[in-house]
Amino acid sequence: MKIGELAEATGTTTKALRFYERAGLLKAPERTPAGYRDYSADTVARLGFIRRSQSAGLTLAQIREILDIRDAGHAPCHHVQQLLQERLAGIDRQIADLIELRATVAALHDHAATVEPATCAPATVCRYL
Amino acid sequence: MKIGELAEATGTTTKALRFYERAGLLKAPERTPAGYRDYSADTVARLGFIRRSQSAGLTLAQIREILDIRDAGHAPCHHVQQLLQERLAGIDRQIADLIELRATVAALHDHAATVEPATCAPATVCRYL
DNA sequence: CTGAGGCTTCCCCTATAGGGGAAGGTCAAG
DNA sequence: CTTGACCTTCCCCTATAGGGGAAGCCTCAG
Repeated sequence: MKIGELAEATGTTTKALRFYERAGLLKAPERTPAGYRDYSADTVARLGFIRRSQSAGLTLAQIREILDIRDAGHAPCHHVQQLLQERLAGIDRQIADLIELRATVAALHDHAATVEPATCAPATVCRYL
Repeated sequence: MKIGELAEATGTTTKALRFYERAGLLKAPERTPAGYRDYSADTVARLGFIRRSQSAGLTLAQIREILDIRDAGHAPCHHVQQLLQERLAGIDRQIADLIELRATVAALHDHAATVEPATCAPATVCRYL
């Protein structure tokens, strides 16, 4: 299957597929005599895996790690579980940070609402930021 | 005051200061006969404003908007309040997205924990991602 | 006078995940 | 035979907020 067909079958683009190859997520496929990439059918499943991993918020680098383990003939279960755990911790950290930031911004916003326009002189340092 | 002194006084770097100038956050300062930047003392306050705005999660582009309004001789209060409100909405969106993602990843992780290692054969499509 | 810093401009580099487009080869249909 | 659609490689570009370093002046202390 040619690159355009694979792109259509997996809902991605030829650009992305070549990029995945360069990034080591897809092995270099066979070539037709004309030099066209000729993908095997199971590449569709591999791309499905990549896509699902991306929706879980894993980076291409992390997905590549998993695929490398699998391609080396090992079961990546343990590694995947560890990555997911790290990802969970990262998400929790991000949420906590955002909640804190939200409180800060909300306080600034509420304070801004109480500022008398008259006291908010132009060309001075802003009173509430 | 020279650029290195200003950087030290505001806890930033000369690189950042030149970058702010190019980005329109700082006006081009006077120059000494030798061509050195010669900042006025109130630039310290301006950088304090920039720094506080950054902690509130505003981008340099947004901070620049505020400063432009102020430099034009208008009070930026209204604009600032609007920006803060948009920022709040953005934060809320990010938090909601992260909570959803967290649930997805947690489900994957829990599922992974229940997978029998034996059924997780290498070189097959991963069973839980 | 000379060396150490500090200053100037200029250009490239970082990470992320590709997108845009040029120049040229290939293939199937009309 | 040619045209259009597809393929190839190659290089630059996106946004963010600067960082690294080179080559060349300036200035101050010893």
